Amino acid sequence: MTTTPRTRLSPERRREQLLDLGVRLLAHRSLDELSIDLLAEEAGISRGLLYHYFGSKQAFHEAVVRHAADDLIAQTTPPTDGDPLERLLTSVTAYVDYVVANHEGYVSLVKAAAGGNESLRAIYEDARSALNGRVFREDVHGEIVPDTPANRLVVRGWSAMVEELVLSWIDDPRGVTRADLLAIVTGSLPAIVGVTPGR
Amino acid sequence: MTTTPRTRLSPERRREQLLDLGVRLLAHRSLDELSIDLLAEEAGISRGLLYHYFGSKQAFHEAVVRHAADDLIAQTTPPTDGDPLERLLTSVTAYVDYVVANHEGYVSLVKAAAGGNESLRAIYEDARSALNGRVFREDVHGEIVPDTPANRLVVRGWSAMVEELVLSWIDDPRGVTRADLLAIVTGSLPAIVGVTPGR
DNA sequence: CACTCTATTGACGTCCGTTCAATAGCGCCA
DNA sequence: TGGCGCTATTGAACGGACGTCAATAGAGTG
Repeated sequence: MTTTPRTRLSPERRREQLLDLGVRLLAHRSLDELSIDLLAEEAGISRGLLYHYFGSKQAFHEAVVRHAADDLIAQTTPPTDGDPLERLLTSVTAYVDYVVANHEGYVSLVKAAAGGNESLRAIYEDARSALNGRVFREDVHGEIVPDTPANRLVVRGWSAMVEELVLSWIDDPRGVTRADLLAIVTGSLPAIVGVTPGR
Repeated sequence: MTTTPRTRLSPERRREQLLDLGVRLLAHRSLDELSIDLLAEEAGISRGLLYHYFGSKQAFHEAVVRHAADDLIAQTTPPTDGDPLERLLTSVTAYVDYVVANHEGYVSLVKAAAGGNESLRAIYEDARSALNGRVFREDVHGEIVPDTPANRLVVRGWSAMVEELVLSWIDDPRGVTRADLLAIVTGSLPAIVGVTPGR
């Protein structure tokens, strides 16, 4: 119990510190399993300061999730040159590597999505729309996935699968190499589109 | 505010009533958004009675989720006759129809899974293992999906996709018929297995 | 009709999220 | 260098919700 004297940071740094800590703490606990006391102690601040910055526990969680979502989207932007398929593959590879590298942040994002609030789900939904939209945006001429209602649905399903694949693989990679995983992830999209009833 | 006089039920009936109510209430709220007060009032009982039956709010949630999971598994058991592929298709179709019919129950199961406790996730994990296991169990000779580590992973991913497809389709079925959905769901498994690196 | 068994209650204690007036770092100016 | 002011930070006090337990009252039985 090191009682560090009050340290005064700039609002930006403090906010950043609290968000990063939140991402870490919310990766393996749910929101109501995380007490403000623990969070405050872990950050070396008082309970009150958290409310000064975020207003409520709920709002803090939203800020944490948005933080993680923005980071994910920023770090997986597709390259601007190359042919459509190639750009998509690069982006998907970046996604896989991001999830592997930022496991905790990604898990806290996903946990918030399914388990939480309406507004939390909205944040996740926006993030995933951005990711899914790339498939159609990068593939303007419909070479890989023609833009139909059925394929919109398929891409949603495919991205859910990719998420599950990566998280499961991280959890237990036995018998499957990173290359195998990437082959499954990238190969499955055209494969599924191939069996989807067209218009 | 109808103040009904105290009604005395058999423990089985009371338990059943509370679980059914819990499934309904937990479909659209998370656990900490559901107060014991609301639950008790909705059920027409006192707060204390809930603790008599389940011991804690957490334990109540677990019972609700287990209730939903058992129901799902029971109502989608594959038939015992027919060839492997046919039995699987029947089971998957039953799964889709079950989710459509018991939307609330299924949502409260899924929400609990990603958002919740370790033990909640374990319950969901068991349920899904049971479902996924059918693919290999019903397909003993590996006609559809040979039992390899990569394919174990693929089936996990596929079932996550199926879940997302069905829930998204229920949310917005425009432009996709039930037959389309079933075609995507059933066709995608062999398609993905086809692009998966073998052993 | 009384009696017993047990399902059910409701008041109480405690913990935790939230508020707000008071406090004290840190840069700035003389 | 030293004091001053701005504002980041605190901690005690409040309220509401979870959880406990001895008391109560339905429902079947003799």
